[in-house]
Amino acid sequence: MPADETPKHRYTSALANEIEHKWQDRWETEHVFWTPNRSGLLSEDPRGLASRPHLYVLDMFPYPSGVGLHVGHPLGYIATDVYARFQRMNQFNVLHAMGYDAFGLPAEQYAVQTGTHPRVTTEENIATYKRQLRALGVGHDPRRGIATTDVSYYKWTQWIFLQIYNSWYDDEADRARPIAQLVQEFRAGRFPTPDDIPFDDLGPLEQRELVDSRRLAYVAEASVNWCPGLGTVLANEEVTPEGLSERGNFPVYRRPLKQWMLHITAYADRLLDDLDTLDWSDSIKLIQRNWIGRSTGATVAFPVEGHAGVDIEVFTTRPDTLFGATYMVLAPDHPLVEVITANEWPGDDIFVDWESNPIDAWKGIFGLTDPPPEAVRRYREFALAKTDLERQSDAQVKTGVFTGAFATNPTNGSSIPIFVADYVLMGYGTGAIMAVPAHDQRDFEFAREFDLPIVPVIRPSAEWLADRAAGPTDATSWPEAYVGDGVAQGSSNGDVSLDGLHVDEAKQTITEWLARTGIGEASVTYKLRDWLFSRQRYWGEPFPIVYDDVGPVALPDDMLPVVLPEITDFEPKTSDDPDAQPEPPLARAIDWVEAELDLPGPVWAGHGQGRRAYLRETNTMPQWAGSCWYYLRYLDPTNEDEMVDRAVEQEWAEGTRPDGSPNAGIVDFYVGGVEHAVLHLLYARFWHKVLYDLGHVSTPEPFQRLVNQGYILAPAYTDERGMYVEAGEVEQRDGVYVHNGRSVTRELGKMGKSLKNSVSPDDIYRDYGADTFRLYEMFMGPLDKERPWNTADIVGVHRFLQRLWRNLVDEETGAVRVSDAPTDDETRRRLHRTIAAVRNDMASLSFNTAIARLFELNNHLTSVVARDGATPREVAMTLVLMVAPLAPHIAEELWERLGHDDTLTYETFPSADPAWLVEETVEVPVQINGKVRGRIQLAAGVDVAAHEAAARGDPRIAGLLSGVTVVEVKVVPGRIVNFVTA
RNA sequence: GCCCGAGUGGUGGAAUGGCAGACACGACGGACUCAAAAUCCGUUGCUCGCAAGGGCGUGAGGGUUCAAAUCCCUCCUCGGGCACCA
Repeated sequence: MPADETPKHRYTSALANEIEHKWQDRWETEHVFWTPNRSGLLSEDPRGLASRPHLYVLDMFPYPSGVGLHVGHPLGYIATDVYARFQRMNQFNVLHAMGYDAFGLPAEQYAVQTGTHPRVTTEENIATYKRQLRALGVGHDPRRGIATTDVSYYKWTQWIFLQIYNSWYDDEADRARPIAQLVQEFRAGRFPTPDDIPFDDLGPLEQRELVDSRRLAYVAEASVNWCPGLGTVLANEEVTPEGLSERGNFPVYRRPLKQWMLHITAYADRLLDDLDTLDWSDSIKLIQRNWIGRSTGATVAFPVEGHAGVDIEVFTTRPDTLFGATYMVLAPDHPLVEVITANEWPGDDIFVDWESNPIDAWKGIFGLTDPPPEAVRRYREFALAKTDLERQSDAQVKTGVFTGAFATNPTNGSSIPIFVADYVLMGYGTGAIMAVPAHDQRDFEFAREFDLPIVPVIRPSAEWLADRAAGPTDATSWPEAYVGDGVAQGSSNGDVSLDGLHVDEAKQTITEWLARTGIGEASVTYKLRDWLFSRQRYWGEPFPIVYDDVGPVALPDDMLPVVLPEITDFEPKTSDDPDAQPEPPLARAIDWVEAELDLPGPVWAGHGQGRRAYLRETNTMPQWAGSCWYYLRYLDPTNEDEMVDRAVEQEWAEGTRPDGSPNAGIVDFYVGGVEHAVLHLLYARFWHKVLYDLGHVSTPEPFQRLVNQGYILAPAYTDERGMYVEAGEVEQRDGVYVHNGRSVTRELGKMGKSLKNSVSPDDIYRDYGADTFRLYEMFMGPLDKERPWNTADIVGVHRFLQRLWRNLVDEETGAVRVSDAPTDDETRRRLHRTIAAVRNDMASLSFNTAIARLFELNNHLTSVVARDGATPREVAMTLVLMVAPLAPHIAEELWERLGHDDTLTYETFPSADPAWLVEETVEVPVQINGKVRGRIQLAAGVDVAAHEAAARGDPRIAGLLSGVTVVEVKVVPGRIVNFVTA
């Protein structure tokens, strides 16, 4: 369009950009979004906000990755900003800030790619993000935006690690307690000591081992996820179901390695139970519940024949089927395998009562000549070499090998063979099972494969048996295991009988018997594993840990921070060799690693050895460490003496849930991606609970209300090789999509680098302005639903802002177009209906419908302006205030032009006058047999009889009802009249 | 395989037992213009009909109800989580 024909004061992208820069500058220089604390370092409070009720609105902070933001990222940031601005106008003191999760793989990988030190790239990337977020107009308190890589921040990350390290979990009190109190408990004799020697009489080494064994952070040799492609070990949560690293899709291998672990499993029950106190979606609670994977059952000890005192302990959820256990299985890496494996195969006399002799099948898959130790060794080698992926794809066929050993079923004394098989995992339960093939499908398949007896001890339902033409006691005819409910049978010995009991009663009875006899006890098992907490990467928080010749020693608080040394060779040692050894880059910083320190007592902490040489821990903490507590640091970001001032923490912790009960979480409203369901959201809850137990925070949970924003999807295109092509270069011709002259296939995918379908917000700011961009993202659909990006749709919301502007400002002169004439009743009624609806929608995060209501009002206003030449001042001001949270720059500009000096940030959001919400007349649809046949106009509030009379009085309805018998008339006043005819 | 969630015009979506399709995009028509853009006004679920008006319609089938996109059952498709978890 030729610029000279555009009215001078039209709301174009140029004007939008001018307005936006002006207000972004003013917000910054006037400290508009500085949120005061009631006390402490950030208590400067010129606007008197600190006395207001507090509201903490939080986004999951981003990894500043190099390529900058795409339009999918700000969705949540806009939503929280709209909500925060709305609640500021509802007289809340709102805390809203944005920091950077800058340690970890993404930042480091980008640094490696570009050959630049990660500190440099991280700083550049943060600057880019800050610029892009500022251009978005978000109202963050800039003083509170920490980066996890700031030394002043990670000093406290290290401090929290020490808090965890210097704690133990008191199962009786069901909370973590300081390690010094553990020593008191040892002295008081609460826990056993080696040979019952009093704690103080133990040697320093024994004291230390005893204490270290109960710490919440510990070093252990465990089967861990080793990812040579990344050169580091990973937590279970960072490995995909396919056995690949979540970052980079490299293969992951299970390897026994000595690593730092955090004892998150101590919190399994609380992490599970406290979900009930949180306002999170059911789906994300379910993901966490499944991940924690609580199972209740019993542990049972099976004595191994010929090995006095050796029991195999199993966990089962079905103790009611104990009498049906006909064999046992140990995981290939179970420590007892070597102990119990026989030297020779048993003689045939074992099988005299069997229909056939299955011993050859039991000797494994590598031939019949190996004696048991060799057969078992070869099978273990075979099984442990499998990747998770192979193990899963092989899951259909059960494999295993007999150990030559037998155990005794403690219920009935029968002798049952012990196998090694890879369908039993060392990492779950006790790593050993009792196998009940009649009532467990996996055991059933294994038993079929190895000709093992199948003994039904639960009577299947008649229907189940009939469907399978099977008998209740002869399981040889069954096509599958019976896993349903039923009545126990064949389950009695001289001491206890389950026969005739239903499954639930049988479980209870046998569990009591197990406890009474000391054979077993009720038990709970979790899928959740302890958190593997060390990484062999450079770009992370150093551990505040050194080693003496015995093991790890924690540094005292006053030696923090342990600053990450500057090294030039920061690249991780990566390879594709699964047997490569992890090599932490920090090990190359020899001068840093070797430290001479004087660590004052106590002895049980490994201290008190005088000045001597130590070696620093060269692993670093994982990505998630810094994100576990950043929301606490936002509260008091400049405090050099404490993680957070207690009084400040407490002022933000106040608040109640909608039902009046106190908040369980300190953050009132948290928005972020669902991909963190079992990563950040679980880890942060764990750390918070430790801090809560130790008295450092006053709420048991971090995040009260959580919303997972939906992904923004965008068309992505693949060529004939299936490779993604740059979406911005694809053209549509005659209904087909073409890239460089070749036709490509269109799909819809999550916006991002890998699908080459990113759209940069910078382009949208330039072409439409940030207000249009914000409005578009909020108008696309409900916050928690995924939605496709469509640049063409943006003009709709841009036109709205243009019309809004035109209704209030003369496009030719730039003068405000408001009148002081009274507002007509129709407009005022619409205005108050809009206020009521918008208020409601904003509070419930239905920003898309709130915007639709504003469209409607503005469209009406357009006709008012066409008629009267101006907008009534009352309507103009109210509309501007309602638009303000969504499109704050244009609202500020209009507010100023309407004669106000100060920002509208702290103005009061409009409230509807109930008097103007009452309709004088209502239109009520009239149905005959549920089909709408007419409409009647009624005075508001008239009774049922008046509805029916008016409906019968309608000529069209009267005509349709003549000669018809009406059997019933349903009237919902103001809503519907329905005539039911014979 | 198990467990969640979702399926509504050409498109994004609205309506959570009471008028299906608010609002927006697109499309079509009109006004303005030499013309185009921009802007403004109107039409727009499908279908039969000149019209008045009728029929159909919320993934499919069934059910509950005076009344169902909404509640219940079965199935299909898509998305997500878990997956030999004892």
